[in-house]
Amino acid sequence: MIPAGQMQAPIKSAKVIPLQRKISRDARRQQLIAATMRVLARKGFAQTTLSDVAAEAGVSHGLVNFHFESKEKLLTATLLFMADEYRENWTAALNGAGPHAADRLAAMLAADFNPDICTPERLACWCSYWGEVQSRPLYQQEYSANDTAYIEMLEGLSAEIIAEGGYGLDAVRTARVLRFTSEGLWNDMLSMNAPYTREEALKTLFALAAVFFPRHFSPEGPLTKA
Amino acid sequence: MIPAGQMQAPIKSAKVIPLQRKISRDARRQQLIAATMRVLARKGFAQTTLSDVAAEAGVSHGLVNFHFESKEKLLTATLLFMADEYRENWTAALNGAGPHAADRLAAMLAADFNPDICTPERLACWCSYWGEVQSRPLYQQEYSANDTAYIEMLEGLSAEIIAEGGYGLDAVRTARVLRFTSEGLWNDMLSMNAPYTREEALKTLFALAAVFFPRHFSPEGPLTKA
Amino acid sequence: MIPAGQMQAPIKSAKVIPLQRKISRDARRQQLIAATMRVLARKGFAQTTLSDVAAEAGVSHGLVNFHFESKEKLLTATLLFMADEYRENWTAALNGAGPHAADRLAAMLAADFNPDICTPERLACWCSYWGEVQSRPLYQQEYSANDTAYIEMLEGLSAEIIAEGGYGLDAVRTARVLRFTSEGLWNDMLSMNAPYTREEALKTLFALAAVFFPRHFSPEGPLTKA
Amino acid sequence: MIPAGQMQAPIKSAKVIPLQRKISRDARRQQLIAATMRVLARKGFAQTTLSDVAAEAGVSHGLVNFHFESKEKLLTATLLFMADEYRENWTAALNGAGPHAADRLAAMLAADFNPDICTPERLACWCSYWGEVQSRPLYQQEYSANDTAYIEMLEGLSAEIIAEGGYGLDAVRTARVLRFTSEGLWNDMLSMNAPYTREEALKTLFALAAVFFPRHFSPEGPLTKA
DNA sequence: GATGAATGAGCCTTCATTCAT
DNA sequence: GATGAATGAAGGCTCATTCAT
Repeated sequence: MIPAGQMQAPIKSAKVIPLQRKISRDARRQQLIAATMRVLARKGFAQTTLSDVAAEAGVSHGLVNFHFESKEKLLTATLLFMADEYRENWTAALNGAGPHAADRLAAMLAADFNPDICTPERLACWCSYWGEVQSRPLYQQEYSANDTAYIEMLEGLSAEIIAEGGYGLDAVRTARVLRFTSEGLWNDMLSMNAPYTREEALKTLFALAAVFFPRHFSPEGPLTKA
Repeated sequence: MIPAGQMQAPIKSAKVIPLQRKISRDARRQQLIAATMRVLARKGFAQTTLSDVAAEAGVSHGLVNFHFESKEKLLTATLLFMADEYRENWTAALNGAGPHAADRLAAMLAADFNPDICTPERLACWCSYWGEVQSRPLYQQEYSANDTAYIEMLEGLSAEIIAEGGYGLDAVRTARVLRFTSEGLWNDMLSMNAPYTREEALKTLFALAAVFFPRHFSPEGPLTKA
Repeated sequence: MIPAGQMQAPIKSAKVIPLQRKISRDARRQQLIAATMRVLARKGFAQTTLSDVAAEAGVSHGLVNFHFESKEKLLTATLLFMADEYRENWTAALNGAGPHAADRLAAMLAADFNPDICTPERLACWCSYWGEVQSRPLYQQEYSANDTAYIEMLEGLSAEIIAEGGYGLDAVRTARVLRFTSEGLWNDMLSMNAPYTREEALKTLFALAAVFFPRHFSPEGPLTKA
Repeated sequence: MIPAGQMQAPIKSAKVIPLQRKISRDARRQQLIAATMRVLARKGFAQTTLSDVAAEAGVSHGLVNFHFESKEKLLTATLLFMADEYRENWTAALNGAGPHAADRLAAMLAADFNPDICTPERLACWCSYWGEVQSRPLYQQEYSANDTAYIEMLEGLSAEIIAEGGYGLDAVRTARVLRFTSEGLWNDMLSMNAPYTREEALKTLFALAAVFFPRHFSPEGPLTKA
């Protein structure tokens, strides 16, 4: 309530370091978010302190609060950033894919294993938030908003392919399994006990698609029609 | 489950009444573990304190440390308990199943959705540990040990069925997808945005099995041979 | 939000001091309130920290929060204590006085200069709260509640004496001036530039009463009727 | 009062517009002092920060320190300003009064309730310093210097009137009561529980003077001799 | 066994001050 | 002159742990 100490404060601290200043406001925020991600990945949610983040970013303790006001807001901003990045990644992949539903689905599935996104750090960072989502409504919102768009797209493409191929599957359940498998592969890649490569992960995913949609997918990827 | 200990809670400092206060050592530990699970489910890992647990169990602050020495050990013991419970659950299901591989696989898959195990509290509790696993070797061990046996059993049964049916699938990848789907269904059931019933979850899982093993499974369950 | 540090805490602190424990809860609170008063008197409101209070009381930092939850509540409790003490002081004086209005008024006026209450520490402590009252509704309440009873009693006795003596004064304004003079004397006694004794203060007050009520008071005190 | 500086505030980093930004040194200081008084009145001493003052003045954070070097000096300068203003107010009132002691005393008493000085903001601002005076020698000096001249003048005029009227009163004590009453009226006007007008306040004061000096004062004011 | 007062390390946060621009 | 990013000291508070009773 009353930060009394500020009033006396005659202690002069010998400043030596001629630190470079004046990074742009946004660049600084970005730098701090990046540092936060690294620390979260390394130490987990419950063990991450503002001092860790400041040290990781190479700035003073107080600067973090100067730019984010509170730890809570820093963590929320970081989650927001990751969610945006994730969404933009699969959206961009979709936009770059051909017109066929199978190609678009393949692009979406492969996007999750894009080397830029699918790094150990990102995986660990997502994971660190995971346990807190349930007890933090704000985080849950972020997750939900993200998921909803992704799920709907997955269901839509699945429905299209099912119709095309006359596969007689339930699109919602099929999309679910595809999503779970993608998620599960991420988790496996993170955990030490089942270390396999991104290539193997993607192959597992396409092999599943090939079981669902044998005339549209092989374990190697989509079977684009001539 | 452990109702006895709970009942003494409301009596405050009854110094005259010679209240029975000596619950057996194990019962007390069990009571504290149960309280820990409830608190973890409600508040998440980072927000759970020993005071919360003590209050939830209706005992004094110091008693928790008396029985578990440290917070860390309490949390580890709780994880151990849940892991044991989980393992015993699917092991028991397997033992109660018939001799056919498909029946045994079905029993294993269904075990995850046993109402005793698949409660919102258990789901949330598992989830709360999840984010910490990466940065805590001890937790990781627990998880791994648990998973390894489960995965191996799943792969073995899958291989058996694949051989029986001549499905030409990769048993490891198939088992993976089954496992991911089971995990994913749990997560979905926990998160608010896609609330479906255990029955629907199990149906999704069997529908997947039916796609993999069409001559052994239907979306309703295993096709036991006459 | 997340006190992360508690989780690791393997640092063992060599405990040496065999501090006497288990003072009763109320005694401890009282001890801390007394320490707070001393610190407030010495350092003023804005400069008082919980560490100061803890050091003054000879206990650890955390104990203050253990008993009062927050600094705010400690300060409020301290104000409450002083207000109660003040009220009880003049109430007791009234109860010990004779039946005549003049005697009762004299007792009330003298009560403010009771050596137990009118100490430099008490004066300085009241003063330290004074500047904060305006911006803290809670404090204002305490002050108001206290003042209202005091003012009403003063007005009532004044009215009685005015009626008795046929002085033709306004009771409300007369009571006001008596109250302001008492307050002003306190302040003067506190400030260094006009240090006079309690006796001189009280004499000033009775001299004023003698001007208002010449047939009831002399500068030495009330003129009790034979 | 100093509206010019306020007007440039909303313009953010207008790098092209050659805005007039150089207010004179003194005007800037005055502007900051005025802002400080407003903030002190609103938030109290312990809660006033340099950021608050800067925001209130519509200037940047750093400018405050540029002009005052430290928070301490700003607060001291503000107190100095208020003390000067107060002294000049009653001095001017004295100078404007007639030659009779009673008129001069009346002018002095009325000066405290001059609408320019006796504003809620000024009252609250004085009050906010009050609690800190005891623990800050510098503030005490300011207060003392101010009071001494005021008190001496009050005592001198009282003595003169007492001699004129043969009232047989002690001039020092009489002056004290007049001063306390003036102070008390200010405090009452500030506190919410006894909200009366300046007119009523002044009437209370004159009524007191009429009791002390019945041949020189009526409750309406001084009885100037023909 | 059980209680709860007591300790103290470490956290988040505030904020006076400095200084590059 | 003026800005506002940056620093770091200090404060309030939390809470795991200890221990007298």
